[in-house]
Amino acid sequence: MLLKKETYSSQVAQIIRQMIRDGQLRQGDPVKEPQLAARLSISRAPIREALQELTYEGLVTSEPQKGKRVRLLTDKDILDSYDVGAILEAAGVADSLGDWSEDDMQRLRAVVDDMRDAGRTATDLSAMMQLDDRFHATLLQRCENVRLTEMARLSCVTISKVLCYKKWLTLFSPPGFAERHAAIAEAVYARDAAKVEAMLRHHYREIGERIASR
Amino acid sequence: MLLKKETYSSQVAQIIRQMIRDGQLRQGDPVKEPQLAARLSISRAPIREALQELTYEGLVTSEPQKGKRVRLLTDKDILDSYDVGAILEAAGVADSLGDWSEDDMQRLRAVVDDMRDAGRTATDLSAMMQLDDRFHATLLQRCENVRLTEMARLSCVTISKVLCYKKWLTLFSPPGFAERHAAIAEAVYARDAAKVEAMLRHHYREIGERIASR
DNA sequence: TAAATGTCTTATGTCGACATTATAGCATGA
DNA sequence: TCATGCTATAATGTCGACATAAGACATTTA
Repeated sequence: MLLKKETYSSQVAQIIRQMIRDGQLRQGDPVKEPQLAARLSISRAPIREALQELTYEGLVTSEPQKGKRVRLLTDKDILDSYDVGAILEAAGVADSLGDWSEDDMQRLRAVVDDMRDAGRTATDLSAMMQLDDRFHATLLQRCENVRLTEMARLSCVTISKVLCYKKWLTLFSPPGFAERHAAIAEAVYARDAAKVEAMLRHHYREIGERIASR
Repeated sequence: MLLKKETYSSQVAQIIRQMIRDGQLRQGDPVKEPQLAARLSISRAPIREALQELTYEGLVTSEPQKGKRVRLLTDKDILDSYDVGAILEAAGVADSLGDWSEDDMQRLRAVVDDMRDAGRTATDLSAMMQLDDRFHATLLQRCENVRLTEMARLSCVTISKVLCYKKWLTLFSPPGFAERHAAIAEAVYARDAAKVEAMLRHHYREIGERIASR
């Protein structure tokens, strides 16, 4: 077993992400190093590194000599980010769909089944979040371009599911969420690359617009 | 006039980029904070921040407790990065080509003309580098998705033109370089989005393969 | 001889402190 | 009343120092 040595910085970054997700830190709020340092009883150095990490992730904005704030997303930011995510994911799936085995298809079916199950019992989308991750990861299971996968995630998932966590939870009814993904899966089963691309682009656009408009 | 207050960190990042470009730091070389700090006569703090910035840019790799190294690109890294850049740029142009005015076309013609001029006199591609930037920026002049533009750059330009600077200079003969771009421009003048997309994908693929294979 | 152990050196991660810069509140003057 | 400038406060950017961990080398052991 490979045990990972976690540095303070990365732990702090995780803590701040959590604080943003559950609303302790809200969009536009200033993030002050001394405060966090006192709260966690550590020095400012690891805090600074964590904030820099979050800045490059797009969760935090930084202005030299003026400090850092939780990123304030404009509607355009949201739409643009989802468009980029959609472009990359759609291209990645379309390019690799030819390599899918029957097993690969089966894995996707399993995710969709789990989504439908969750759709029947859940009251909001919180249970759907990891299923959604699994769904999109499964779509890219045959995509060998790791960089594409990373950048697709970075572009929209990271931002939206942290900064807009609460909005995200109310995007769709749970059954509606499951059905939207099932529809995309159908196009995959049919190995219709063009249709998958179009549906993914539409899917992300719909989510982007719904998140932007609240 | 808006004067920028540059912090040490960003200046250091720029210096290190330069050191990588001109070969003072080579792929795989360890980058040691104390050395740089002594060389620049400053403390380690700004150096660390600069290295973190470069890490997120993809120029440097970091392993906790073991230090940082200039990123060692595999052939696959290069190909993948160029693919992502191509996907984004191609989509960005294709989506915005409908909005191009005659002025926009004229701007592209000007770049191509300058490239041809440079192609006649230059002995290597060093003079082409900024023309290349201008060309691709012009292709995206009507793309309103800023994030797409940023990520396209981040994905391949930053990496290849710093880490593989010297290889890049010998990719093509200067006239050949100009003509390749002129050919893409022709498809733009014709407003043939599909063809522009295909040509850009091919263009980036060709560059990726050439850089990877040396 | 090769493997294992111990020692020494260097670099990293973290700390506390300082100077500089931005911000808010108040005072001053038109 | 509003604009301007000053003051006080607090946060940032940078510094030098230290403990710990990694890597190199020498030493022991089998």
